[in-house]
Amino acid sequence: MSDLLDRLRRRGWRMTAQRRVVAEVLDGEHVHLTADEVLARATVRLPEISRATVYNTLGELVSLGEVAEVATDGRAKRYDPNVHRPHQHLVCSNCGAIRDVHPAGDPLADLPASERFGFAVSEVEMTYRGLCPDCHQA
Amino acid sequence: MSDLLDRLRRRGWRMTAQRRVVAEVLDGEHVHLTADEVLARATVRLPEISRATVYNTLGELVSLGEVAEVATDGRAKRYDPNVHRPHQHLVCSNCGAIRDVHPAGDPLADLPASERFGFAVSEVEMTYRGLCPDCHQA
DNA sequence: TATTGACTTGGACTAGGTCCATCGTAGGAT
DNA sequence: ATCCTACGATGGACCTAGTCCAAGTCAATA
Repeated sequence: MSDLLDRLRRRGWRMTAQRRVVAEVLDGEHVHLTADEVLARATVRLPEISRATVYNTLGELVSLGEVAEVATDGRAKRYDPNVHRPHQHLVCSNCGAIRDVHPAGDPLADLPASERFGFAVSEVEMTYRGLCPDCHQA
Repeated sequence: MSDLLDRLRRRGWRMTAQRRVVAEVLDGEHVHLTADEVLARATVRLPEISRATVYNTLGELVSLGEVAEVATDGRAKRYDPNVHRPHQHLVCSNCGAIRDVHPAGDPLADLPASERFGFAVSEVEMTYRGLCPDCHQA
């Protein structure tokens, strides 16, 4: 039984067939799926599941801090279940492939107070861009 | 006469009333407008300008490297005319307001070769997130 | 000032996502 | 085991941001 489902149940999440399937899809593949890809995979196991439910469930998982939303560009948001190890992303400028990376240093500390303009800064998101090995050759 | 318009003309850009207005809107305000905001401001000066033209022109300015697209999250893209001074962005998690910031340090150097997975990494984009002074109070 | 090919237009179309009234059901109470 | 009911699911309408296209317009060159 999955850690994710256990954690959710312990937090009083009402367990339904739909929620289970969505959580299992995310937990199973450690890639970064779009909402539509999650829907497609969930539909295989539970054909009647609706798009609204997938969006609702993804939104709840994000609020609970169990998955992260990754907006790599103007395209569809992707959902990242690997939220318990803080990390950043490396995106191929050509094909859009994503890898998790762990840069050194503390970028939050690199932003002096004089550059914060009164904001309560709470996080930083870094996206490295470049060509992946496959696209680099062609 | 604006630097931006001069640069564009020198590069053989065909100058039309529509393109001039869009370029001037971007050049005039050093904030980060959405395409719809650009359209609204352009419409004041040139009421018949169409949405498609604004999108076309913004796209061309981006390809020419004269403005940058900033995709802060799932919302509308914003257009940043301040492309000649490298900088990162600070975004309000609540209202989407953006400020340019200049963090210390070299984030590219913080990504060791072992974390590059064979990618030819060429740039890094950092987005600081938090609440702006206005949203922080409410 | 005539020509012409690049530019503009507006309206239809698409992707991605949200909203809502109604129906179904998980899980506690009996 | 069954009943209740509040929480969750449904699907279809709706929305925003953006793209596409055929037809009309016009800036720049000759």
